[in-house]
Amino acid sequence: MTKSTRTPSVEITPGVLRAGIQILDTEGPDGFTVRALAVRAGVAPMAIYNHFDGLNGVLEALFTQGFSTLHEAVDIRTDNPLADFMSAGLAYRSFALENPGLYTIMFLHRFRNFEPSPAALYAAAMAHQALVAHVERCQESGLFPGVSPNDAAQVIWSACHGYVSLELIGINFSVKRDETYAVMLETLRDGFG
Amino acid sequence: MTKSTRTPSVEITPGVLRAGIQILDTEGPDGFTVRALAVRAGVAPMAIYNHFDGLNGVLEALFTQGFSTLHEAVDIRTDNPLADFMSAGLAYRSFALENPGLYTIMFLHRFRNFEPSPAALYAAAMAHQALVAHVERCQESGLFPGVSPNDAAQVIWSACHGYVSLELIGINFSVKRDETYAVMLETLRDGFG
DNA sequence: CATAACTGTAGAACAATGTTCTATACTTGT
DNA sequence: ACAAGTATAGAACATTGTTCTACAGTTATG
Repeated sequence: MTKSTRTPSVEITPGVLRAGIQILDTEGPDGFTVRALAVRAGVAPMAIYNHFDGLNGVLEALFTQGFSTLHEAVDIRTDNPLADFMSAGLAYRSFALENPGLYTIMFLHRFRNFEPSPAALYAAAMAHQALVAHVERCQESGLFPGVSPNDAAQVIWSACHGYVSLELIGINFSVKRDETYAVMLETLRDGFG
Repeated sequence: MTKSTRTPSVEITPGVLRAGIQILDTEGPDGFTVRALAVRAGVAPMAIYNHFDGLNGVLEALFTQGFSTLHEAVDIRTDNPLADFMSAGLAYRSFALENPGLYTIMFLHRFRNFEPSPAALYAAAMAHQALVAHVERCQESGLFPGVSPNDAAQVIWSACHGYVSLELIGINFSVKRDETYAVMLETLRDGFG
């Protein structure tokens, strides 16, 4: 009686995605290869082509998953719009620091021959809309007058993304990083009036 | 009489660097290969190893050159500190959009096996110091009270980098990009008080 | 001018990569 | 029990970074 070495179909897709995240978290983009994915997921290299559209298919799936998770992370709603706005800013950074692998695919590395599909970019746009909604709710409470919600959301996203990306790639000259990030969010809040 | 096919030593280094920038500007990181560099610079592939420390050596040189150029671009000094601060913000974006190849190496792509050396990171720190100086000069004029110049510089850099990097990788939902960028700089200026 | 030291070039070679193909063997549904 | 579907192993190919070697053009020195 020999133990089967064959992975059931339904376990392959999630297993490969989990392996991809692990590899990116621990080894970075360099380790993200077909053979490494197969080894870590315990499947044959061919599985990457049978269950995804090659390496790009895996990247596409993780790209979309990343923006969905980010969307959920910043979609905070209590009865205090301004507090929610600040919480979303903090949640953005937490997502990035806790999911460096996904963040790498989403923003920090252009993989060979990979271009996110329109469907994947739609997931990114939805995450952006969550920020727009925060600004709109603040404006309904009389805050942030005179700025377009879309522009304000882009400004916030830019600042948050810029901060965490500089942090992740090792070009951040702040000593107390949590405090400097808080200063940034407060500066934006005050700057929007 | 056959025309010489040999490139004089002194022309090789600058030629390879120029070729590298051209490749990154037109084809992106995927096209940045030893053989492509050699073809475009009109030298032998071996030149990349004789004149640089392989592909990483070329990246290192371009990384450092990028931060030096960025440093010069934001190092603006008139008799109006606040205007200089705003000009530096605009100059940052101009640098990025005009030098997408260099910007890619500096911030947008983790090349295989490439880690910038301490000397290269020093060039990055010097560029950061130029921003710190802007904030300090504003504070000498009574502006931006109550914020650490280092923190303020990190906040500004984060916002500017975040904005242009989202722009360069195609995840920017602003319609009038120049105007939104201006709104961001004004928001930071006002937010710092 | 002649000769030696240096240096750029061409081309082969190697391991690792993404990708495709084929034959085999396991699983599942009827 | 049997047929259809699917996961696997392994070979194969082009391209990549890198190293090595033999050769030829350039430059410095006598």
